[in-house]
Amino acid sequence: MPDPRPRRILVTSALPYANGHIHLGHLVEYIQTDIFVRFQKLRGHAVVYLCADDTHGTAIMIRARAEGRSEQELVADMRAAHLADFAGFQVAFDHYGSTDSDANRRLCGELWRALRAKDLVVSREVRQLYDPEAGVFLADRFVKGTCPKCRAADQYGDSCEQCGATYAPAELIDPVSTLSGAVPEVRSAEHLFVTIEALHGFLADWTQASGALDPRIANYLAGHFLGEPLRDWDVSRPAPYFGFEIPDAPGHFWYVWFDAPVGYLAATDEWCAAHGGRLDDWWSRDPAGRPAAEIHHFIGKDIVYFHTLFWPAMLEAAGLALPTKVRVHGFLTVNGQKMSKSRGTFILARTYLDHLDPAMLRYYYAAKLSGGIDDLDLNLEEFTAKVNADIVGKVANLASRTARWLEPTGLAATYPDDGGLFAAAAAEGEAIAAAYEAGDFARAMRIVMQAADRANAYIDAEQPWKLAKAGPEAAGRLQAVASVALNLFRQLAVYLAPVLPRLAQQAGDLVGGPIRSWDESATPLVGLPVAAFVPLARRVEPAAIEALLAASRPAEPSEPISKTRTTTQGGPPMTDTPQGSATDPATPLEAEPLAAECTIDDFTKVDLRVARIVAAEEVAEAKKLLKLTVSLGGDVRRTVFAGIKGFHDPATLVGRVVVVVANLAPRQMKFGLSEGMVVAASGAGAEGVFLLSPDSGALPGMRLR
RNA sequence: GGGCCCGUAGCUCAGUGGUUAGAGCAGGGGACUCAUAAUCCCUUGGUCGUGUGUUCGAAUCACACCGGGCCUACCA
Repeated sequence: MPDPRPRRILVTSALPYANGHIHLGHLVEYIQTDIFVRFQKLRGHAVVYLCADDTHGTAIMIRARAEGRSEQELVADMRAAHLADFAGFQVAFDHYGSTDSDANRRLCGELWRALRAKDLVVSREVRQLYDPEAGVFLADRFVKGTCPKCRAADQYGDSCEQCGATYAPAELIDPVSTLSGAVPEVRSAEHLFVTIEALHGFLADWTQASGALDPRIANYLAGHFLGEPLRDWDVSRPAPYFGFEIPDAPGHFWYVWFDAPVGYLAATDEWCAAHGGRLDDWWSRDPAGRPAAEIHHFIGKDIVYFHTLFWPAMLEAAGLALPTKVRVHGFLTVNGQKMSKSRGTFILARTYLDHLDPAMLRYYYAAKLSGGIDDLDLNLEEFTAKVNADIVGKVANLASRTARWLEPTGLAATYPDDGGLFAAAAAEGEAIAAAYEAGDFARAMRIVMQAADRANAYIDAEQPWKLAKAGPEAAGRLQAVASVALNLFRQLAVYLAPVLPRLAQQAGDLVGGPIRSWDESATPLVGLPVAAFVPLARRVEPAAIEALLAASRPAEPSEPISKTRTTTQGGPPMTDTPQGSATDPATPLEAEPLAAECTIDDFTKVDLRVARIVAAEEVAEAKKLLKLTVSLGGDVRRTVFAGIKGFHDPATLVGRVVVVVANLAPRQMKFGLSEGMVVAASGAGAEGVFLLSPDSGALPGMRLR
């Protein structure tokens, strides 16, 4: 049963900065939030999902200047790109605003007046480096110079990457502005500060006792900030600055981190203007402090203090509602490492969409998100295996293997005896819902996949394909079995609808119409027509992953290719029309199209060597593996497990000269560590695994190039 | 240097005091052929990082150590 009374829930994701495109790291947050929102809507609650572009600040100003156009033009372009990326991943905001909006300017003013009224604003001189040519004050990262500690050259203004020292930009030796190359000078300017220490008691109380924060976050704040007086928060920047000028302080602008969270309010205000209601319906609180609605902020762990100290302080000063929950997630790693452009793992949303189905990433993230602040690893091998097994093999397969039998007849008129399968999965609905509510999507996915396993086992036990061949007398039984299967499929589609909206829609198209409510998981459908089956999700092919990584690597400058081209001069004449080529079957190439283009540098990373097999033995327990020992010359030996059992006799392999990938990362296999890979050909058109051998005379250790 | 998190089967993880520690993937054997090399059944595999303690009883609690990660380092 759903919650008895609809809740009013306002949900936000952090505002993406207008200085860059959305990548897979960003998407952890937006997909996570979108799943939560779709879940709450499916449960019948009144939910508004808001976000906006974060547009202000020095970085935008500088970039616009460099591109020779206005900040507004830059921001508008990036907004269009962001919206397209989000739409591609089915992240469905109810409203997407901008911090550079009238509403935001007005609301910043209102919060500012509240801070002034409570006497929480003070003015102070700040000494900072200034670029006299560009005419701007310089943030630390816009200054470079020589480290005062270790004398390393070309270090940023805040810390040295060589020796790890931290210092003030003014301490740099020979500082240079990265904007103009000019020598910066120290100037002092007036800044405005919010004295949040005045709200120390409130913040200590709210962070520790309100239940809005994970205890780990609360503990972190208590240890790092609340144990001592809170420093004043610098909220203004002197002109020139791209942002809002502070009304009662001409020449001063609100710092980007002041107006960014106000963007949540502005987005709400704009949504209300379009859909009815008032800002107070969502952000006010009654005299007893009870908020008008729930407010859930989803953020990354890098911006915790803005959302748990400054933002609540601003809301408190303005008498607005405080966040119900601040849900913090970790960062994304790819294959266990930070996203890296050179490895091709710095993957933009757009690039992903060019190669793969967004539903697969949504599901993978859901299966990995458990509500904690730990980092989330996108392991591409696991990604491929998991989404193919779960979405294609288990869930979609339920419909794929049974729907066509119901196309002529539709669902059975009464729900057949299924041995309690549907009821069992229905009974798990509340446990799944509780997991979604807690942000433990991984648990929800586990429960759903167990139900999918039971459904597939049911089909195997009932053997509907035999009923289909058994003739008219088995038609009723066939309809019953298929009706059970399709109902179990649709039930799963309801549970998965927050994660896989497209699958849910396709399930509705197939049978029963659009899925509108969580309740639909509780009652099987009967007597309805079943549409012609269309495939629901395509498998992820490893080649597509490779292409994605290749497309994500920075374009290499097209350099010394000329060198390789000249090699043809001294070689044998090129056979422009190789004889007999027309007689080779096209099957292998058609079955496995060429991988994405790679550069010579990519190829060079793979170190192929000639090697001699010095030992080969059966691995008794293995189906496909032989254990080989190869010599790379001298006394360099490698153990390699090769998947060639059944195609090669170990005895005849010993002594053969082959080609191995010599710098492949060692792989722990069940029977031992494999330290390389023997190169062999295989493919469609012919059974077998064909080892490669060099011309005679090649010595172990020689490199292939 | 300080703080926090993690360490359970080859891999990813579930399990937070109570009977012989579980799942998925990978591996092995078999079945099936409806389905996108999908599915089903059976099966191999773990001194639960190490040690000491608390307890009738510890993967689970405490302490120490080892290993990995994240955040900080009197700037936010």
